[in-house]
Amino acid sequence: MALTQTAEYALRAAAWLAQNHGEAQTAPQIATATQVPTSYLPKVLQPLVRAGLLSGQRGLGGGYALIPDPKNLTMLDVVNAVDPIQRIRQCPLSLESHGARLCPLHGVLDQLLEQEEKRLASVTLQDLIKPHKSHPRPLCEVAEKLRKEAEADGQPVPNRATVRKAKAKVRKSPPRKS
Amino acid sequence: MALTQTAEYALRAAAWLAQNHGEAQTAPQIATATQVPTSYLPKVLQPLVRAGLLSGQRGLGGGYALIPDPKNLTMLDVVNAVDPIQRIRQCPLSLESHGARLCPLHGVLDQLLEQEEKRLASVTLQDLIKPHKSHPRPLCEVAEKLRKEAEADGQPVPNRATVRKAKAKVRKSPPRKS
DNA sequence: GGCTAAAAAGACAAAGATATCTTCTTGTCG
DNA sequence: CGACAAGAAGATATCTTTGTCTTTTTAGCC
Repeated sequence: MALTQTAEYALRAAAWLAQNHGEAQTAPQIATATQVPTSYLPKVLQPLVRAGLLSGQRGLGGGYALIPDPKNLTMLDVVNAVDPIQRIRQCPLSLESHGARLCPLHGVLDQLLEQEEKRLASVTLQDLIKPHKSHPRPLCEVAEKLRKEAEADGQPVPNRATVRKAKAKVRKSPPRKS
Repeated sequence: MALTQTAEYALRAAAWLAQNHGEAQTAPQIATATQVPTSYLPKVLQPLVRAGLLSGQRGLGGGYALIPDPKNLTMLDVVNAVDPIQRIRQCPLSLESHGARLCPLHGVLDQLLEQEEKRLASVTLQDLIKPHKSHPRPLCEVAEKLRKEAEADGQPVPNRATVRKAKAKVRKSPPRKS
């Protein structure tokens, strides 16, 4: 796998928050929409908060919100916050490589990391949520579906003003184990 | 990390065997040269044997040897044998994605895998061991140094004809733990 | 046939990633 | 101030990867 599970969770959550830019979303809301384990999500988002990409507001009406403009936030920023890409700087076999030269094998491996870095840096969150002609849906259709259900379930675009009236329903049936 | 530890070990061993193409190398020899844990190496090489990339010859004078010509063997072949690259075929969030379309996020993630695949497929083991003008050493210098030491230690280019006379010395001092 | 050298196979241990749960802290409201 | 809703933090559980060790099988040699 190119990225860790945690990094993918972080990207999903970040994309979701970018779609709802400005509105604070609670952990259960994000977890439901992005299909990330509810109890694991805070662990995933914590590094993003520390990196200044998200605000984590406690208390009633709190939640997570994206801080930068999605246009200026790249996938690489998100990935590096949770799970930094470690370039290969010297050959793992030689403790004292003369100069910065890598052997051919590790040269290629490092090039893989480099091109991964470049690609991730070239895609902004805006790119991820902008509907494309051949990719008509912002995140994945299930996320959309769940959002629709959540809305129909009594939360017409939850914002901090209306959250406290409806959140009792969010505590729903216990999670099905896999 | 782009590749797993096991995949890197496999690549090191494969590169080493490509350098000594034709000669069977025992697990301890390969492990020493490539700095792979001796007791773990058989686990790494086993899938390569099953995939037909290596021969694993038992008994006196046995060892591992590369089967294909290094010119025709790519890094991708080695990686796929131990740790196949799993392309993203459908969005992990949607159990039933209509068509093969991925959402933008997983589209990008799959592109990462694709470019990794392509790059790995474009480099042969021959490329790895061919001395390049800016990368003067075949594998890593430590590997070379260790080989020199091993030779001075009583094994002038071990091949299956001479192994049995000198192997008593191979059982040397216990490994230093990291 | 018996000895020895090597890989193969499997049991097991350690470490890290992933996931859950409980408790603590912080903020909003009444 | 007190109740409650949220994130923060830490302890713990589970699973996968990595690594070690022992036993078995196979092959060559005497």
